[in-house]
Amino acid sequence: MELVEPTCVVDTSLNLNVIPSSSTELAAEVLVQELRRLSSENKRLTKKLNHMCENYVAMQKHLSQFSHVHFENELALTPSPRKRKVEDCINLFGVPESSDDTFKRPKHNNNTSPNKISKVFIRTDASDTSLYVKDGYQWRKYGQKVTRDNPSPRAYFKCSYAPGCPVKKKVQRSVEDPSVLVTTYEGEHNHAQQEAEISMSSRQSESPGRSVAAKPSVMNLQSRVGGPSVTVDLVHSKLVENFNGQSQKSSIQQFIVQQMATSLTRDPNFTAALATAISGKFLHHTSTDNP
DNA sequence: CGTATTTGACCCGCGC
DNA sequence: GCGCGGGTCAAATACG
Repeated sequence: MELVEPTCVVDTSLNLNVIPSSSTELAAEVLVQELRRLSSENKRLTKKLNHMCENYVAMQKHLSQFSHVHFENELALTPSPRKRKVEDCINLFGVPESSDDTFKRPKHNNNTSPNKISKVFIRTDASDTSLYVKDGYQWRKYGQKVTRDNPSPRAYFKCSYAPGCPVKKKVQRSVEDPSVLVTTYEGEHNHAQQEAEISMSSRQSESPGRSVAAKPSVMNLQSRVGGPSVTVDLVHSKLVENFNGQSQKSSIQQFIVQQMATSLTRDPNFTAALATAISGKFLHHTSTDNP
């Protein structure tokens, strides 16, 4: 599937510096030409955006179909009705579809934050038995348990960066593929991501005896755009596996950029701000030319 | 000595 | 009401 045209170079700049200050007629003519050029660029962009949207919808459809088949198989392998209930709460994007109160036990319920649950599949070295996943946050392990339907233990972590951060995560190897770590995140961080993966690695190299984290190919596919948040949450097992190649990683980056661009262009506030900025520059330019 | 991890015990929801 | 099983606690332990 084609995600992006690599040779897609679009000049969206408004060249206001070409306006000669000597002749207003010439200036008007140049402006008209410039506006025509922008208009045609706008049409091209609209076309490309439509194309991208079509690709996105098609991809989502594929994922949806695959997800359906995947969970059908998983449910067949997990006879526990309790487990089934949990899995039913997680759709293909790892976001709860319905009220997730059934998942979270109300034991220490702090109803301060909604329990956003997302599931991330991470491929690691199968020989590596560690359940540590570097995802840019600092976690404190508070428990480990062997569950009934999976011979590999499940590790429980709490976010230890911010004292009041309610986020927890569970890490367990997939019963089908032991090289895949299944990480389930609960809740949302009430702080910024504390460190990038690179700095995380260097930090751990300072204390080599502790927390020897696995080096998985973490696919953090959740991105947000300020204002009305736009989430691109594409986490899914096979998708992550398929994106493990280097060239495919760049495809993800391109795709995320596309998503952000689409979200921005769809946002009326953004377009309004852009128009204001352009007109502001224009007015500023003409005012400096004609004092 | 301080901090993080381990691990057995306990709690509690859910199904029967 | 009872037992199962997942989730959490906290004392013990390990490590720098």
